[in-house]
Amino acid sequence: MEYSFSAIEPKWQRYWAAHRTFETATETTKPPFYVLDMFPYPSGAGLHVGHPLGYIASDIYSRYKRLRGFNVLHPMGYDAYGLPAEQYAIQTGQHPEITTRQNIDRYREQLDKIGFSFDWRREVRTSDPAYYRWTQWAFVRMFHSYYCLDTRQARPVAELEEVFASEGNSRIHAACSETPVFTAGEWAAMSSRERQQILMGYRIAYLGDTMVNWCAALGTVLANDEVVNGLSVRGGHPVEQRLMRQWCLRVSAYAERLLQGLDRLEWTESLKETQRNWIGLSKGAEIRFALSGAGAGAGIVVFTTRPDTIFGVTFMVLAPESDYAAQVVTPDRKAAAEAYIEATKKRTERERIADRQPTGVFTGAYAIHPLTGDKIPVWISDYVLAGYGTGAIMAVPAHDSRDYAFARRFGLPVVPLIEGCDVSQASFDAKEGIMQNSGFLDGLTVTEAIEKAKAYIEDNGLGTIKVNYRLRDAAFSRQRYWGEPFPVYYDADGMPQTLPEDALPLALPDVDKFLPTATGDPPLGRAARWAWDSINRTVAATADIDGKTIFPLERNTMPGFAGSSAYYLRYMDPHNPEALVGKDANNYWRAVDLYVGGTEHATGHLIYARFWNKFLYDIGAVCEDEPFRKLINQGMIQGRSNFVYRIRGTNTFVSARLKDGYDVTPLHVDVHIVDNDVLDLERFKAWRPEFADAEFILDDGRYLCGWAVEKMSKSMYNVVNPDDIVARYGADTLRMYEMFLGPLELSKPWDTNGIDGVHRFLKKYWRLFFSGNAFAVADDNATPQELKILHRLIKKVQTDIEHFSFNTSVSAFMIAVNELTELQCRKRAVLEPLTVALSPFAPHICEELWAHLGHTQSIAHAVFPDCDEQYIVENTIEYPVSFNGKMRFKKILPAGLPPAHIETAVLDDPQTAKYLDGKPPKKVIVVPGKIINIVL
RNA sequence: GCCCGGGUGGUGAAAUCGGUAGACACGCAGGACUUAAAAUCCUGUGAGCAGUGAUGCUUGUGCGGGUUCAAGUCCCGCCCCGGGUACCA
Repeated sequence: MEYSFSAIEPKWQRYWAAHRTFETATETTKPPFYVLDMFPYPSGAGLHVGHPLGYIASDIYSRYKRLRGFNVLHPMGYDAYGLPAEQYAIQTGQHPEITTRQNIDRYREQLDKIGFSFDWRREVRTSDPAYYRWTQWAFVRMFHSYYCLDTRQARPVAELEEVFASEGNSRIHAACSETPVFTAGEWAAMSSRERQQILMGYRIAYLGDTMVNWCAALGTVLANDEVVNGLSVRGGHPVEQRLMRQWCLRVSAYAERLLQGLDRLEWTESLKETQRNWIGLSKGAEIRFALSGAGAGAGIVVFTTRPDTIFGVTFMVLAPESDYAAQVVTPDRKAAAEAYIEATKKRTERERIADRQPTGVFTGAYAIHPLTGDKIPVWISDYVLAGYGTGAIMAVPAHDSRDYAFARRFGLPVVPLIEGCDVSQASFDAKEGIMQNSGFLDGLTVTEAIEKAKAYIEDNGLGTIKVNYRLRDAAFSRQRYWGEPFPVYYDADGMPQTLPEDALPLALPDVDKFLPTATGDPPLGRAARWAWDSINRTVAATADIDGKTIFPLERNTMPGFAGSSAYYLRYMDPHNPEALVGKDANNYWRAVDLYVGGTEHATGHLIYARFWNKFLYDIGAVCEDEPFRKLINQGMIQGRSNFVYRIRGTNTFVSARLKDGYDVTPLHVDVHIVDNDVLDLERFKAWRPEFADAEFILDDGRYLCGWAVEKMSKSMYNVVNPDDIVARYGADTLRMYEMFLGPLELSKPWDTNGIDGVHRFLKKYWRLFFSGNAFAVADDNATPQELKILHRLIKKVQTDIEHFSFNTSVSAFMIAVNELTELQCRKRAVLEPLTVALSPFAPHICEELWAHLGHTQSIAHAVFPDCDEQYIVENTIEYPVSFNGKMRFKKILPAGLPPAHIETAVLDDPQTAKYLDGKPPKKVIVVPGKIINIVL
């Protein structure tokens, strides 16, 4: 009987669905294990072979854990809000919801063909009101929370109001925007609007005038992780800095916890490092510089990580956007300074980065050096950022390359502070050497000087020790249609108010067009009477406001990361109408045990989700502080493009190895008409009308194509779709081949060339069960040799899966099946455990054979076989022999045997003889589990 | 610039603790079966040299040093590739 994957695979996929094989219940006596994939954005292009790589790995792991007795939660869903569906809607008028649903259906169809063990009953879609209700809910809670720096957690804003009323804000220690100090009396005297404005500065979800990344081409604001090199990640459009009133999340308040939490996670070092860089802890000091001739209050506070270099300060620099800039400029310099500030505003971030030539303008003001009393000129330059530190720096040109460039450009003095350093060509930035020209720091090393300078600054009231984080608050408004609406309206004072939680979800309204309004409002501005009646009724009922008043709703929508920041919690309890996740379900599953996904989310999703989760933890909504215990990054699968070489000006194509002799133009050719880099000439001629008369210069009778590794994309004709592979080889082959390609975390080009080997393996494995056409598995006892093959395999596969080393497991299966084929081993005692061990990798074929073996239940309910070490014991008598001739210290005896003493080793090997200095060893001790040890 | 990874045959890659480098697979070459093809199976396959041959010798994990009886693996100094990050003071 032939191995017919096309009959077997749909059959078992239907069986799993019909028998609810992979539906997971919460209440059970088994230990829980939560395996999660990063859910996909359902794009119109469908899945290509790269997408399922991580899903296959997590599926193998899930199925394995299930066989080892765990209750496994392995869900899947869709990150359904996103820009492409909206842009498609703008072009075609088709509602993004329709596009999204179609794409999801297509994804589902493709995923189902691969035979995943997802519990689809738990599916989550971020655009589903039943789900985004909880996204809106979290936002409402963030709005009503502030971050207390004493208890290091989010607390209700209501608590703040009480404190303000009783004692003002002077003793409040919170993460907040710049806020004036006020007393209880002053608070009482404030209008409701003024109070709301004060409170806004404390909220975790707050409306703030902040510098945002404005992308004119997309017509929206972008978060920092959505901008790379001054261009938008989506579409590559230029992005400029703009001051806008936007919803923001106070992610920066959590910087310290986000940093410290990393230590407890089983993530790759490189991913943790990426997050550490992004959070960007720097330890230093804030130092106050008084202004020459100005009033007592005036002064400039700078942040520096190098307080040891304070004696080398020869000027100061302010960021153009900084508040200092306007305050400090002297009247005679006002025009020049304003011109400069205007000019920098016009430049995009990209232009600023591209132009390394420093620019700047003198303010006319002088600061007083706090130690020497010298007058130091104060400049404005855009190399200083308003958003980091204090927006002002003390410039030490001798020991900072940026200050150095600026000093050289504007002829400012450079004072070297380290003995023997040469600053004639460049600054000396390294933190090494002995201090000089530095008063009380002279003679110290740089490291010592940093500490001493910090202590001096604190002791003498010149400033404070300070840690700074690079991590900034997240811009949370998008001027888009296809996203979660904010559950916010603006009251009679024009201040934002949240809808009551029981009024959620606030549904996304229909609009006539998906574009901004004529007045520049976001698309939601088109929803003329969007839900206003019902909303205002709710507001009236709860806030005792005249029901006829129309309050405007917030017209921005939330960004993509909003919906993906808590979806892993919803899977635990997907249909709960009372809570994002119920207490019981949350206490049972707790957190994601294994999260599989790409590194591209390191500074976006994986920061936001951790932030979001920590917030939910603070308000008692979830029981774990960190959402993802272990994280594996799968590599990207790139495309492998093929090229043909057309001789310029002709319709003649020359084979790759001969192309150097001609003047050729390489052209992408569809990888589907190329087999092992050999072009199918007839199909090539049929591919494009202009190639119908193509002529070829062949190499040894064949046309060899060139190849290159590129992104998988339509325009390169290198997209390989999993459906094609499944149709040709079956899902089991696809699954095993993707694992066989190499280590999971490595990026690699898709190359169909090797897939035959894996397919051959499955056929061989199938044939082990059959003699001719008859199923022929005997109940005879297995021989020691057969058991050795089996148990070695089990041990290998077990350790490999635990280490996510699936590629070597596939090899191990191949070796075992080859050996068993050689032995003609058709025994239940061997094939049954082998089938269970293989089932996570190739579930369909294993189910089929499992049924042939007489089982009536799915193999998913079987138990993964244990390795019995006794069958893989090496024969100890061979040891002295192996020692004779060649050195083999690394013969390891299995554990559980007594130590063996071998006194008769013959040492012919010259290298060993040298080591032993010509003398024979007194004895050779072989300790189980250890390397052979020689005693002289 | 800084911070992480990584560099092994024609190709994808193994080598879990410093112990026979290249498992397994692709490709290629030769062969069996077949009218033929597909499918399947067998043999060979890092490089170089010697030999009719079994085989033997030399060399070999980016480069240069070092430690060790023994180095792909450890140490020092380079080169190259990939990723992250960046006027972050």
